[in-house]
Amino acid sequence: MKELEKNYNPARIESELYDRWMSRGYFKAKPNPDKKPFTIVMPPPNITGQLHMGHALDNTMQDIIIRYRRMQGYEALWQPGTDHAAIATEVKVIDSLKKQGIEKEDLGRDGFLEKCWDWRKEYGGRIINQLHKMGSSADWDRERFTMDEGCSEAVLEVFQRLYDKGWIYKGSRIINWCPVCQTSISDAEVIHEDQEGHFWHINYPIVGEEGRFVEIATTRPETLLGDTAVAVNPEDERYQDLVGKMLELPLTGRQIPVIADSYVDKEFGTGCVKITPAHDPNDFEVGKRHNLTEINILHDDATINLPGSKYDGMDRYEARKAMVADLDALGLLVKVVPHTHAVGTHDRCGTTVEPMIKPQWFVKMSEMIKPAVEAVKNGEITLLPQRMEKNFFSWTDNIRDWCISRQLWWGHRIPAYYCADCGEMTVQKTRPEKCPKCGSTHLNQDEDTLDTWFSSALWPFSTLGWPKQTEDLKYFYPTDVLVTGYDIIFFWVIRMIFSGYEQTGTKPFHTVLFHGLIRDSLGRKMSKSLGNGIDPLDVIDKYGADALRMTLVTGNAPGSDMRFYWERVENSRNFANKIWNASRFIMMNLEKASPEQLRAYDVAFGLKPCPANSGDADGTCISCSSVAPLTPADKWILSRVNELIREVTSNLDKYELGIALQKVYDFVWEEFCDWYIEMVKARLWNDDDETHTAAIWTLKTVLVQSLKLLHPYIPFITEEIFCNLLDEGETITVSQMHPDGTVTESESTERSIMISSWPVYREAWNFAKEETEVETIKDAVRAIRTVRTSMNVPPSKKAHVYVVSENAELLDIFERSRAFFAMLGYASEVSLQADKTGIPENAVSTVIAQAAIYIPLAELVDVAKEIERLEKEEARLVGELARVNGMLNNERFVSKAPAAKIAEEREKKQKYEQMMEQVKERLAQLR
RNA sequence: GGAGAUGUAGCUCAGCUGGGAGAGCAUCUGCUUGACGUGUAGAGGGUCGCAGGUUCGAGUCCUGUCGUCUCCACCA
Repeated sequence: MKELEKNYNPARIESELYDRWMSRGYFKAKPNPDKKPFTIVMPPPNITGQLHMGHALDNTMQDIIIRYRRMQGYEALWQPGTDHAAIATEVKVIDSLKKQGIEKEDLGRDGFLEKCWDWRKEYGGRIINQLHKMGSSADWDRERFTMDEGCSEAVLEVFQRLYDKGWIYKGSRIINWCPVCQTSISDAEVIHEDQEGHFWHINYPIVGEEGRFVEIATTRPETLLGDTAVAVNPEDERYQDLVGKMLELPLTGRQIPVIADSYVDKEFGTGCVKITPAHDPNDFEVGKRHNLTEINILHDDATINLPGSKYDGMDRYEARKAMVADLDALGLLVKVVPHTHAVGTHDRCGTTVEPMIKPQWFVKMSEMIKPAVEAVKNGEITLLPQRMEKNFFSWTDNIRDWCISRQLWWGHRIPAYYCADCGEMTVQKTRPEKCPKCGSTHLNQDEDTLDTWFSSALWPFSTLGWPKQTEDLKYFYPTDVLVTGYDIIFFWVIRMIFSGYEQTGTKPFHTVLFHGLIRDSLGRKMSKSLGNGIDPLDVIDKYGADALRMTLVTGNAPGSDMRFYWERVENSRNFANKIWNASRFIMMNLEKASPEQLRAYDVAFGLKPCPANSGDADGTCISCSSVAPLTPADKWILSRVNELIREVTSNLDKYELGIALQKVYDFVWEEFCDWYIEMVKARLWNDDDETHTAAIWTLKTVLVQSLKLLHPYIPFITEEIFCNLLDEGETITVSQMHPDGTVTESESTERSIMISSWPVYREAWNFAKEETEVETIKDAVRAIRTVRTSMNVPPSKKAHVYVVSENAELLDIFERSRAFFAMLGYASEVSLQADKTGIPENAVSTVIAQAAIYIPLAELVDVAKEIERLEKEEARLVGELARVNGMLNNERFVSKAPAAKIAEEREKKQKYEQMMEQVKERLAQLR
């Protein structure tokens, strides 16, 4: 047995322990028919990324769940990997090239991709190493990458399947275009933010009617150049006569018609809408209905594309300015009104996106989404917290086709091939030898790549080997729970669900556990621009990974954001130190009992089978040798820890991670450290005490159970203590639970908490009577402490304590717990008696149910103060009795409330009446 | 414009299916008790946003209302 240092020092042990776990392969999982699988796929962090608080939270939650299941005896797989993050990476690589004066185009496609792979090699592993520091118990040998061979194979397979089914199509549609990133982006990548802008009211002259105009209002005057109509509502009386007439489009010399379309809102603006089919999604629809020409007026970098015009080549905003000035000069600008409106921006770079018509690839969503919607509706997939379902449906109900092509180089290239000779397009996983139509071998692959989320959508099964029917896939799929932030429900979660059903015929996971954002102490998002981010690695350096992990899951309800406070990390660190010192104390006392004696208790209390019965060659049947009985205090704490196991297990099964931890925290600190350890000290210091070994065994047992309950949360410190506690070579009580709930002895002596079991709830450890007894003593101790504190008596001043009660059974309780009652009650001597014989007149007194306690502290007694205190107590009891009587005298309560509740209240009433009697009697004496 | 969340002790938040208001931090007062001052024993502090309703009983369920936040949405 090693002696522990006085304070816990995480830095010293964390990396050492992690290396040990890795080298012993504790995190590895493989198909095992004797066990049930439990699988989590890690949301793949971007290769451009560094560990931030969001990752820390996400991975802590997953690690807690996977460690819990592993300890329960499941074959627990946590499948890790990283994401190629198409745009993010491409932008970063371009930036770094620019610093060297190199443009992407200079390198060519292959040269550029080489740089991307270099980037991946250099930075892709960084975040993985950072996750190791968190203690993440993923099976790192299985680390995958969205662009590795297998995942790419899955992507191509899915693309072809959907294409063959007619669910992937190529079409010229209006899409969101980012002029800075020079690529299309999906609807989900557009953020609508309110911006202060203007409403420009412009007159369009009516052809052939000198001096008559149609007034339109627009927030983007530059799009005027692409107008091909003006629309009014067909019901709008004001403009009936205009429909069909032609207008002169200012600045262009073109003429455009007035059309009627119900899309126009009569009430809004002037009721006349300019229609620019090439640069507005609504106008695009209107244009299709009325067969309007689509005039593209923008280059890809959002400069004006109108050869021959003075605006050609101008930036979109420059052109806006120039055009407004020109319209004003022509007298066609009616007015400019300030107007705030929603502007679409690119979530990566913040650039205002331009709707443009481009040939792009789309996934048809209307059919594919159906099984996903059904699964969430019928509970096959559970979203936690449940309110996330609303979010989910709001998206699925309004789903539009998914634009999946990106004009980027970094990503999975679209497997479409065009014949240079006849123009035929062929879509297939592998490059065709020749054109199926004309036989030409001049084939060019589509330049575009796929949306990053196309590959992440396959992550739960592509990482397990799909499309091959691997053993891993058969065993570990469908996975169990997905843990992620609510911010990517649309990007990722939904797409995984529909892809799972479509490609594998089943759900990718049965539960999604959402968490919120970690904000700074002022409630702001942590961001680089604000500089308010807190680096998890800093926290680990200062306080240890356990403290960080604990902080992240304490007092945090699922799906809601939480603020980060250093004080909370300190509190977590303090808890670690607390359990460290409790262990230190226990280990200091452990050697006072022999391993054989402790083993005998293990057998007697069901932690170990009887060697005789199990045919152990040891020779001695220790189960038959008697052990000294446990005291009420021992049984009390065992009973408490047992109940704790039941509750925590149930909480964890429901993914209530914060609640479960809070319960263990309270138990360890208050019940175990503040009460039980204090209760036991007298016995430990008294070598003649025959319950000595019982105390040591109980201490060790409760500690071990607590460590196991805590291990998923704070793996490092619990492992360190566990290893020190259970000496190498010593056969100690570590059992392993099989999935069917049976407990067997573990074979290995070189074991760690990693492979030891999650503790099992034991009927035999329920000691209701002892629980009540100990609660009684605790009440008495608390009452004594309160009295003494109110009179400023230091603990060093011991006093004779008299417990007076006519209830002999009650006195027996005190008799049974006399030793620790005396110690905790600062008693020099304890007298238990039925009347007040021998108690000095001027003793201080206090009252518990059915008993009065007297403490002669003659020189300290202040009668006035004593009366004051007793009157306060009396007032409290009057209140309590009023409440109880109010209920019990209410006929409707008595007739309708559950019987158990009524009995409970009756019991309380009795207790309060007895206490009241005692208080009154004492007051009468003093007055 | 829709939808959701939230309002509980000075601060940050827990409070599961309705049955006597909790934690951490902060504040005040004791403690050189042989694990821990990163500790320990006590204390003060809340009409659970407001108003109704259901119920024997509401922080918890329903309705309305006020405040704060978030998400979604093509009103030019």
